[in-house]
Amino acid sequence: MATIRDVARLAGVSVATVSRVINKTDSVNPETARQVLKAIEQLQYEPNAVARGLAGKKMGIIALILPDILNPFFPALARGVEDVAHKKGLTVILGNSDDLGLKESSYIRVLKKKYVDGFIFASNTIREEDVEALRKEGIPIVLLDRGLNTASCAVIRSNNREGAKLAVQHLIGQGCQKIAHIYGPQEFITARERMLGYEEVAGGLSEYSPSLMVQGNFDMESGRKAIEQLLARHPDLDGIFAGNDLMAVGALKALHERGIRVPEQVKVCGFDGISLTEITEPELTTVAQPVYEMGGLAARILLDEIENGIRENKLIELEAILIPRKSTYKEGL
Amino acid sequence: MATIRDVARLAGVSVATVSRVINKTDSVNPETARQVLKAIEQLQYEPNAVARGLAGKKMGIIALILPDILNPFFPALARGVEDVAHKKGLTVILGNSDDLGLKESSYIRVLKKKYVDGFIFASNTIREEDVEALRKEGIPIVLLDRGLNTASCAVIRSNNREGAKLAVQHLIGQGCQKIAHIYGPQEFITARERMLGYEEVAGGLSEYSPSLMVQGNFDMESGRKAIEQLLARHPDLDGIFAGNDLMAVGALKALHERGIRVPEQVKVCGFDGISLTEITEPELTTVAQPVYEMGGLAARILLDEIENGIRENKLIELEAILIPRKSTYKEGL
DNA sequence: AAATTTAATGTAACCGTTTACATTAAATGA
DNA sequence: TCATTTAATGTAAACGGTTACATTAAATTT
Repeated sequence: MATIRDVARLAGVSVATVSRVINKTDSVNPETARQVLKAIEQLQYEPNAVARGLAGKKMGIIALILPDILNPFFPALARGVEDVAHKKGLTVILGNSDDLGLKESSYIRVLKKKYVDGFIFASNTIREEDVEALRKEGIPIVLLDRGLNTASCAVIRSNNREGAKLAVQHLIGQGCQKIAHIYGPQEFITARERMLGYEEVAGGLSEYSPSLMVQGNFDMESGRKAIEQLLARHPDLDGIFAGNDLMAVGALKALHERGIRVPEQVKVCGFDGISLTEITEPELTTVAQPVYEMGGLAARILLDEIENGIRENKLIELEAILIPRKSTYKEGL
Repeated sequence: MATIRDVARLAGVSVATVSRVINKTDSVNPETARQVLKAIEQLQYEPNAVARGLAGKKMGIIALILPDILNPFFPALARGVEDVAHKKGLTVILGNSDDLGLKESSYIRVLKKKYVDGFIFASNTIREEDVEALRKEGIPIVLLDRGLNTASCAVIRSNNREGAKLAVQHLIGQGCQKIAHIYGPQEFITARERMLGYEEVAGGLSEYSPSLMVQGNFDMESGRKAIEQLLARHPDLDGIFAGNDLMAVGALKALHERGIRVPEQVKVCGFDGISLTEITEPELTTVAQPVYEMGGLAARILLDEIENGIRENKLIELEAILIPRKSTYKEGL
């Protein structure tokens, strides 16, 4: 591999001039520039990213730390991030945190040493102190699905509360009177918001009762278990809004096992819009988050800060939309 | 951040000695070492990975290039790779190639400049020339699901042919007589092998006919379409072996739409073992590849070459196992 | 026409490590 | 006892870029 010095020698100029030509950082005589370009072409020269990184403290890498790429919510996010990054010539490092604050800290420690340009955390457990520390060092961050107390960096999420309201309103529109909610872990702001949206709308129903809410764990199995509890308490419920799709799928399965027919007897709506929802029988109505776009947006905002130093410490909420499918079909439609 | 010079100064030694202590690359007086360690501790010193990378031409990063993380086959692979890498202190760069040789070449070009330690390609389109070029430069590679003509690096895959045989034998065992096969794109060795396995076993059936095989595209939609063709040709078929789970799911849907009951009228078996197969109704029998393990193994082999220079240019085939589920239940079970 | 900018380029320090080579003192061998 | 290893450490040159500062010549200003 040719180095910048080889190019300088061949073009008969100093390395500084070559660097100027490459980075267009300073004026250089057009004729000289032509010589340099010719030499670059001739030697097939490409600047070494590591040397650049050492000098400039930036490796052209962004880190995406998410809980678990196996969770079907995250591949779309990762793809959104990667597509934008790749288009701009950056690469993406992937880290699975398993929602362990410790593992996140460990990624931060390792990746700072590698002069990563910035971080995207799709995580509920990222520590306030870690965020602050990174900010102080001037390392750009974007957060997904995080609370707003951290006003020191951009936060992206979808409008979970409104989305939840859409879901419940839809269930009501399809004729449901007694709608239960399986909510996710309350340390997740997304779970809390969705629950609030549910309460806001379902609270107005005559059949409403707080005991219509049971906790789940955002996974299939917990959706299944939740159904047991719910049916024991309210054998006559006719609608279920699950805090995410995985739990909704679990619910669907549990209902199916009990011979309860969806949507005839009970209608079910999920949240997230992962592709699983098109696989179930019946296909699952869900409130879809624009996950791919969220990833792309996160990357764009991060890159904006990396490249132009533009720092937008705001909360951006994207709209979640309802996708009606068979699991909530009104009888007769 | 403290540098090695700060440490050297504080410990009253030269940077070379500090480096020796850190890397245990040369003998140093135990007492001196203690001083150095004390200074390191005191300054909270951590070696800069980029400077190290520049000096040693290795950044402690491995690149995982796969077709598309959105394809449900790959998250498990990625997780397998990342878990092993993370345990060894390496980080993983993720690239989506969309099975475009060009995009793969582009990743290689960009990542070589970043002194990536090695590559894992889970790809069917990676070019022979690219592999050769990397080999020549001494950059470790591991391939997944690739042909063996490239004998110049380790190749990992599961035993697709045997797996396919398991599938067909299972269908036969469940009473199927006329078993169709939806095969994947023939440029993928995995698809070819599975088809061969199918032929090997199904070819012995009295009802066998080459027209029982139709091409699919490894995605859901193509599985659906394949069913149309197959039913037109053979309305009396009683078993389907799909070349992968996605197509099997498509088939399941198409059969359901036509009111054909699975498994009573037609039994369906997929291949891959992605989690979707637990979601369908009925749950899908499949031949599961140990995807997570394949990723982990790929990473281990790669790391072995990176760290110890041990190069194993062999083909490793892991065993795929049959997971019987409802979609192939024999009547009366 | 002298003084001041501006354009174009070069020199060399710096980013933070690793490592080949040199040096010195202590240990071993003949 | 003198020559030869070996251990312990230091010096300085890589690695391959960027960039502050210096220099020179040409263009502007007054």
